[in-house]
Amino acid sequence: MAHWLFKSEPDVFGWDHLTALGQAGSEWDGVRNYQARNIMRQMAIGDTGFFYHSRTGLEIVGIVEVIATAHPDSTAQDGKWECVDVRALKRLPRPVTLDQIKSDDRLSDMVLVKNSRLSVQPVSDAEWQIVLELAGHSPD
DNA sequence: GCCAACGTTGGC
DNA sequence: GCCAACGTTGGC
Repeated sequence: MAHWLFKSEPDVFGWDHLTALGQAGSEWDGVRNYQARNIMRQMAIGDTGFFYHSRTGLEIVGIVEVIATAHPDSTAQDGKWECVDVRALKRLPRPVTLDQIKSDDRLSDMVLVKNSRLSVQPVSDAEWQIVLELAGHSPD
């Protein structure tokens, strides 16, 4: 199962917004970047991803689960843009800050560090485990 | 709020 | 098809 990272500004759509929607989750709509769209097309149901607060917060706050594969974005006029659906799975015991990620040599290749503008990103298995470890997340 | 980095657009 | 101009994102 693959891992991803979703970025959102908490003022616009934060972790609390997503948790409020419960099991039904939400479309990850509004993405207007081809690279991000192509990444979403690779996602499978059951994949998990980090939820990152950009601009204010600057930290990974929770884990989301992909509950629908890529489909047309309902907020786009033409059929050009697509999105997946996600639901909140679990809040991290401790948020993992961008500073922590940047200062950890093992995470120097994370897209979050290398291409901070990309709003949907792949996360490697190794990166996933390291971030969970930093978050104090106990394996279940 | 500033601005660097990046992506997109459009004139040539 | 190049590249300057423009718009947007997101860290600072």
